[in-house]
Amino acid sequence: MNRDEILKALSHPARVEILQWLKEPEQHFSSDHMSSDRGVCAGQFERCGLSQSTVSAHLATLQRANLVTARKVGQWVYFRRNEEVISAFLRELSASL
Amino acid sequence: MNRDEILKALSHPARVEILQWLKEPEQHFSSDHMSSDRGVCAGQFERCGLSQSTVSAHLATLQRANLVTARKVGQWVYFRRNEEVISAFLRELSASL
DNA sequence: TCGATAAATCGCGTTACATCGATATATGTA
DNA sequence: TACATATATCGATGTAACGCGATTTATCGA
Repeated sequence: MNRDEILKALSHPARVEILQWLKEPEQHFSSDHMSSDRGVCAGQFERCGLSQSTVSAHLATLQRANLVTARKVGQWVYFRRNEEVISAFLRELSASL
Repeated sequence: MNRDEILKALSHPARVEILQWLKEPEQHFSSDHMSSDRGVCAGQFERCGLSQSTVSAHLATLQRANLVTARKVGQWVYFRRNEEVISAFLRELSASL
């Protein structure tokens, strides 16, 4: 858990929005493009209004910060929140800030 | 309390460090340059290793995000944490992220 | 094998951020 | 009034982030 890298990852609203969508996938995505065990597939996040390549870069940033994990299934890549890291980060921030 | 602006303000380690120093001023500063009611005066934060003008810019960023308040006393400017905003932000983040 | 789809990567222009030294402004002091 | 100190602002510069379209890579299905 790298606090500084996570804070940088959270400094863009689109990335925060993606994490929030991933918190309740059933609420935001149709079952065609997500399943509660696999996660949500990458293309779905283009609904934030950004291009495919830009969204892919944001997802890579979230992944580098370990806020999400990716799993390739066939031609799709499914993303899930990394709840352990997220809650460790929130604990650390609440304690130290 | 503007979540996105606060997250951007926290995306630089020096600014986080300043907030942490301000959490326990007695621990980090001599009483000559701080008092628990007035706060800590600006020049003290140059101990992070950055120049006077850079530190001033970081303090301005923290102020814009309402994470700190500034009070001019004579030729000095004293900075204090804005605990209300900070705790509201932490609550919001823990709930929404 | 060939065309379609998903996603990552590349190349590029643009904008924002970080940093510094120099200067300006305000205040305190001799 | 003149000088010293504290801070903010300015101007310049380098670097990182953002965003896009185009391309590449991988996988699927016909």
